[in-house]
Amino acid sequence: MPELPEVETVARGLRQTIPGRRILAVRLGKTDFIDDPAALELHLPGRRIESVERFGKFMLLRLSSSALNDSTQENGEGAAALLVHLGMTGHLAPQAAAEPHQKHTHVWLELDDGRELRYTDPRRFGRIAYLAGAALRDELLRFGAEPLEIGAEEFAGRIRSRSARIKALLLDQSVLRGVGNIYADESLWRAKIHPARQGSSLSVKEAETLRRMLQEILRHAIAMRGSSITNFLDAAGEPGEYQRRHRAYGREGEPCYRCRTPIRRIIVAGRSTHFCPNCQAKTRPKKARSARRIQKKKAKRGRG
DNA sequence: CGTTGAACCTGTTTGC
DNA sequence: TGCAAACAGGTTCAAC
Repeated sequence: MPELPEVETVARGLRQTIPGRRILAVRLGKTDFIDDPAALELHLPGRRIESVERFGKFMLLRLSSSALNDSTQENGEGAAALLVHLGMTGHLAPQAAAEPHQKHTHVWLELDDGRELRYTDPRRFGRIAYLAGAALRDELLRFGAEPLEIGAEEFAGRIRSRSARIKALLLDQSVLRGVGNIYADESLWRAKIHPARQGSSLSVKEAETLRRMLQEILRHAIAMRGSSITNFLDAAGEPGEYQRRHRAYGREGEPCYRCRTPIRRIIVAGRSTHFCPNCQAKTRPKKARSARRIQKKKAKRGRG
């Protein structure tokens, strides 16, 4: 379920009721997706969750500086946080402790208000890590720019300096943090850029169009609480609505909304990639444009 | 530095 | 209906 808009939706839901709560105890099931399970059991009990932030596709639960009875143990560690990545099938939501848990629930954080913050993830492609101080800072430094905040110059620089395919670059979390398969395809469709083109082949203008389309789509998707392809639900149990706005993703064989050409599905960067073979030409569409320009020039000359 | 393919794991959909 | 294959919103790593 989780690209930037879906993670943002979950984070906003958690923000309603989680900040200020203290973690009393930790219970773990399967732990192969947790960086250091023992660190959770050691460091979380007693900590208060100060805030819930989104960082790319991660949720960052900022933790109070130290446990209640444990003021000296972590001197110098600095800011601490629990990083939660939902992978493909992860869910993080609070539930009354008395509520029976779902299958594939692997983490229970007992809170001080009778609820448990539970992490459920059938495929366990997600990731959970307790990090503090330099380790936290270094981990966050691995990631690229925030797609909603990046400016024109930096975006063009990060894209046009690379020979990798544009789709691969959009998915590369060290370039941009938070873009996944759906929103990569959607933004390339909107920008009329072929997903297999090299980043270095994009003009400044094309890069800027892509940045604007990407940001517009992400903002719109957040407003609609994300895309619910299978079973994504926000914190209130509501599905997102943005899947109804998809123009390329999941539309193989269906007509392009612009030109009615059937949407094609290919594999790029190892991922299903949906695009319009007519609107999103493989090479820069300069032939048609320059031909038109020449005609206009001729017409102008003729008139002048 | 970049690409490809496989791997991780389980559930659901599709096709014969 | 049944079973197997294909596919899934993500990331990482080895091999080239």
